[in-house]
Amino acid sequence: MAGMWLMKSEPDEFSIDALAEVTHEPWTGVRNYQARNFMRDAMRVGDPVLFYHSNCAQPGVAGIAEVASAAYPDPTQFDPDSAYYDPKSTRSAPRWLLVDIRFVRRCKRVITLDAIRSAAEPLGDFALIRRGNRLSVLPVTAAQYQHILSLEHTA
DNA sequence: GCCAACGTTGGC
DNA sequence: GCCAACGTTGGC
Repeated sequence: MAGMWLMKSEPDEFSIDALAEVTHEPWTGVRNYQARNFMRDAMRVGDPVLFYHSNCAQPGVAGIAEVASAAYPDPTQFDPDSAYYDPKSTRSAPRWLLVDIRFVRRCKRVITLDAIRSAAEPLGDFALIRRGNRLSVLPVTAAQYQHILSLEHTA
């Protein structure tokens, strides 16, 4: 059951350029059950990922990545020094899972939330542009994926 | 198991 | 920095 995904990252924390440098990154720090479930239950190695910059001057899709591992426990949940430490999680029953993400390419320019919203009609119901959506990992249909990428080549 | 309080997200 | 949305927590 392969899928397509959009994953948000704050570029101040971890940008598409940072991903390009390391090429491979464990997606630590997700602490939302819905987002975790997508990673745990539905992601498959090779699934394409729209890499979205959030909470920044120009929010939007900044590049393409892909799922690079099966789900496994997020090590930061066990680290008392980590901001993502979860004292209620145990190694025998880890609460938080993650996948690795691999860099594919940058967008020629950021496909802004504005542009995506303007193109909303053909996208149908899309969680990213629903008011108040805060989910950091969300599924994208093939049509939405294609359409967003097509915006890369338009003004 | 209800629900108010609280914390976080994220666009603006 | 504001604030709406909404998930989580914890008292009952």
